[in-house]
Order: sequence, then C-alpha cells, then structure tokens
Amino acid sequence: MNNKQLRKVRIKEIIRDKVISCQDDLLKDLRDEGFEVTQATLSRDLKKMKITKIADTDNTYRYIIPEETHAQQSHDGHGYLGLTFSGHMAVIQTVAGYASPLAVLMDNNPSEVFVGTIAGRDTIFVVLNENDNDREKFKVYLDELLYGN
Amino acid sequence: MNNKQLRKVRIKEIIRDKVISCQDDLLKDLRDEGFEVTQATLSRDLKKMKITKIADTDNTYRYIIPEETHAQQSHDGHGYLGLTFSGHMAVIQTVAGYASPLAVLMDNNPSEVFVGTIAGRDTIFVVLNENDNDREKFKVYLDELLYGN
DNA sequence: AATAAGAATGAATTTTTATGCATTTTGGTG
DNA sequence: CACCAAAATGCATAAAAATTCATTCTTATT
Repeated sequence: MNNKQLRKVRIKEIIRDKVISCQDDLLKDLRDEGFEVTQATLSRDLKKMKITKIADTDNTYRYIIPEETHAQQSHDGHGYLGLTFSGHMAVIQTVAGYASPLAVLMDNNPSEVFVGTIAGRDTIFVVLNENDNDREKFKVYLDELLYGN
Repeated sequence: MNNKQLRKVRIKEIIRDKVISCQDDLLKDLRDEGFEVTQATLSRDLKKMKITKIADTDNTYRYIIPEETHAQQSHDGHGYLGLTFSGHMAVIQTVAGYASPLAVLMDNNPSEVFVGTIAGRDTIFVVLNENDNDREKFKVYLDELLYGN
C-alpha cells in the first residue's frame, strides 16, 4: 500500500467528513496529516476519483463524490454499498444480489490482507489475516479492486 | 418565460446531448442559437443548476448533471423522475408515492399554462391549456417549481 | 546491484471558472 | 409615465483548477 493509495483513501474520507471548498483547503488538511503533496497532484487525484465541486445550499462550493450524493443509495458496477469492521472481520454491504459476484472477484484477487470470504445475498463476511490485521490496508485493497489504480 | 429561463432549459438539453468540456464550448453553442451571454453568466447558471464537470472515461472532462448520472434513477426532494407530452397532456413520472404531493404543489402554484392535474401513485396527468398549448412553457414552469428560479 | 521503463510528482504556467463592481433591464407602484 | 427596487448581466479580474515539461521515485529484469 503505497502513499498514493493511502492518500486517495484519505481524500475520500476528508471530503465525506467536512466541507472542502477548493483544492487548497484539501491540500492544507492533507499536509496537516503529513501528506506532502501539491495542488497539481490533487487535481489529478480528484480527476481519477471523479470527485468534483458543486454549489452547496448556502451558495458556496463544496467538493463531493457524485455517486454518493443521492437519497437513494447508488452503487458502482459491483453493487458495493459500504464497509464496516469488527475485530478481525470486515463486513461488506452490497445491493441485493451483488454480494456473491463481488466475493468471487475478491477470491480471484487474493491478498495477504484477508484469508477468506463468505457471501450471502447482500452481505459479505471477510476474515482478515490475524497476523497482519490492517483495516487501512483492506480499505485500500477494496478500493483498488472496485475502482482500479 | 424570460430569456434566462429559456437559456437554462436549453443548457440542460445541450449538456445532456453532447460532450461539453468547458464553459466556452457551451458558450459557443448558445451563441449559435442566439443566446447572447458571456462566460460569467454561464458560470452563475451552472452553479444554480448544480451542473459540474467530471472526468469522462477518455480522461477528458465533460459537464454533467450529477443527479442524472446514476444507474438507479435518483430524484430530487420532489420525487420527480421525468416528463412526457402527448397532445395537450403532460405526463409526469415520479418515485412511487411522490405523485400526489407534487400534484398538490402544482395545484398550489397555478399557472395559465395548465388547467388541471390528477395524480396516481407514481404518475401525474396534467391537462394543458388548449389555447396556449406550450410545452416549453410548461417545462419552464415545472423547472421553476422544482428547482427554483 | 545496475539498468531501463513506467509511474508519480512538483514547479511553473496556462486554462478555466468564479466573482466584485458597475450598468442595464425588468416589474411593480403611485 | 416616472420612479424605485430587485434581478440579470457584462467587463475586468481574482481565484481555482488543469496541464506541460522536467525530474524523481518504483519496480521489474537481467
């Protein structure tokens, strides 16, 4: 898990959590956390992640992840909806019917970060590697799997 | 129906129909159609309409209407999904359950462009004024009602 | 370990977008 | 119709975002 991918995961989190109204805002936050980057890199990151800004209700701009801004949960091609952790388990929620295909995809792309998956209709249980129990690492893995790069 | 509203309706149509990668592209198209505006005005229009650009698959930018870019139909607070005309009738599709409230809203905001509404669960029939049967005008009316301005 | 190819990044710059301010247009009222 | 207030718009410019080009990391391979 390299720095770029960590940074991308973090960018998403920041943008979900707080109002970011320009790339410089984001830049400051990332720098505070030790990510040494420039606006140029952020521009490229955001482009790849399809993150963009849009007018907020108060007439200022804010960055959003368009896929996630809707009342009805939307999902990417994999039906992925959300991820939670508990102990050494990760629980993935999907659109009904999508759990198995996604679990298969994961099985076909093994990683030392998890040791196995089992899927229901809309939920996947993932057992993480107990030695190297790293949630960030799993997030990155999943992110790569779903969105590439 | 003033020029601004006509322009906004047209902007949406253009952005749905073709790849617009910057405001100047849009500006040219609008000018070709006789809308005399400047980039400054477009910036403001797009802000109000919550239209923004995002990376397309081919790594170029394109303007989109975020609400409309999803596999699962998303809807605004009114549940509005779509509009079709037939003769002097307009047919509005909504999310199930939203038809009545929207019809009520229309009834509470009467206009000479339509003479009555009747709502089912997810569909509204609207009878247009037969003298002044103007679909554009109705589109503008609905647009104003749903999105303001 | 040396080397080469590709990816990632930054500095500087260009391009694009947003906005402050002045002006014009639009609508309503007396 | 004259007048005012509010909305819309353009011009000029500031602010923000995207990109070019050069450089530095990574990674795979010998």
